[in-house]
Amino acid sequence: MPPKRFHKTEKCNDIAAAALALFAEKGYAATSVEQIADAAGIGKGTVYEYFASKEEIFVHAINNWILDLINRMVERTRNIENPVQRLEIFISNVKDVLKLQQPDPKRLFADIDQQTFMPGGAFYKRRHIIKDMRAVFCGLVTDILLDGVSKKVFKPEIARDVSKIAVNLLAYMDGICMHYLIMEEYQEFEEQVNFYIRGFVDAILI
Amino acid sequence: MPPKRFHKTEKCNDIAAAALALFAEKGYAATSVEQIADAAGIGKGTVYEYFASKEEIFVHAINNWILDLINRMVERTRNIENPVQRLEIFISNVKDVLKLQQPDPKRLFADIDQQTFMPGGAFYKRRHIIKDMRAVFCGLVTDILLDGVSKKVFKPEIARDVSKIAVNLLAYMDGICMHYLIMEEYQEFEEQVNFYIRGFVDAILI
DNA sequence: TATTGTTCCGAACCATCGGTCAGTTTTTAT
DNA sequence: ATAAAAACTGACCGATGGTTCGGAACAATA
Repeated sequence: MPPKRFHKTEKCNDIAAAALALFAEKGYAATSVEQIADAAGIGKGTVYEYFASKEEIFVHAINNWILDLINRMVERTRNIENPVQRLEIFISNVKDVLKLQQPDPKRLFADIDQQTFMPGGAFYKRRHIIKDMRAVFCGLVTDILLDGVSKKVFKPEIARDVSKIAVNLLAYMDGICMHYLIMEEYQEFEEQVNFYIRGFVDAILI
Repeated sequence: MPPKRFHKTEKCNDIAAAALALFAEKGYAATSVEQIADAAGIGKGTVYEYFASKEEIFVHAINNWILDLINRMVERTRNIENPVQRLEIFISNVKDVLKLQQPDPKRLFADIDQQTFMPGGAFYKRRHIIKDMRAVFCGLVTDILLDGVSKKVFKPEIARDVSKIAVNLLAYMDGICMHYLIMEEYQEFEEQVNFYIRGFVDAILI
């Protein structure tokens, strides 16, 4: 009698994907559940068969998005032998995210911060999700640095402060990305980052 | 017959100050105009005698807040002779802003980004305000660096790339502040920044 | 085909809130 | 005193949009 249940997860991801595009285009607050439903090709009420609330959609969509970014990053830096090149690929991947048009990360980042900091925000009681993601990126850079040390390309003494160095590098990338999202002078962006990275690599190279 | 007009500006600032506290506490979206009016000790309708819209209140409040930060920063770094110390004071002032409890800058920063990036946001059509403020901070650092060069404390060759260096330093401070606002491990914050700044100063010191 | 649980739907509900306005109070000039 | 303009007020309006709900459509048994 009971008909077989649909693959709920798959449909959840479809809805989240449609929502992500809208969030990136107009922002979380300006995107209505009805628009998400339309974009996903389903009725408004159906959305609530898959998600308990609009916030849940946001959490799911952002989670998928960042997991995807992380996976791509890991994949692209995994099999590179030269640590310097590995670092450069990491950096250029971060830079590439900024230039994405679809989804444009600008508003997604702003909404993530918003939902993380505001009491009652979608990520407020789940800051651990955002923290974990940052930790993963941090671990990635740490791996690259330690790999360089073990291959005797980077100075051995950086091993002692490797997590500090990784955090600082990521903080810089974060900040400079935000700087150019605000200042909108993308022409100089490449040059600016290259200048920094040159100094960074020089400082840790044997 | 016509009674003398009240000092509109003064009352505007009062309202904006009351609003800023609420924005910092609950965020822009979660703060209603009525709450602002109550906090300022006036009626809701009166608010609209001084501001055309809620967005205007936000712009005014944020403007005052950042102008205040800038003024304090300038004042504290102005008369220091030693360029290294000047830089350190600058940094420690940035760090201090993070630790403020009233107003807690976390939500203000999130709201500023939000209102700058979202179409229709309060700062979307006035990004120049935000850009200008960043430019002022950048100029401050540039001044300190050039002062150091002229006093033969910093390497002369940094003069060539001085604005790049300033932008990078600010980007780092931005990023590391955001990092710690998210990660909430303030204990390590000082240590982390000090580690960075030591490397930074070493690199530019003659 | 009848039955039964699942999936889907969008009209309707409801709470919120920015902004308005008609009327009251206060201030100042004569 | 009094008149006129300014300052103030809070009830009200209109719009928005998240969530609910009663029922339609559908698929899988028997």
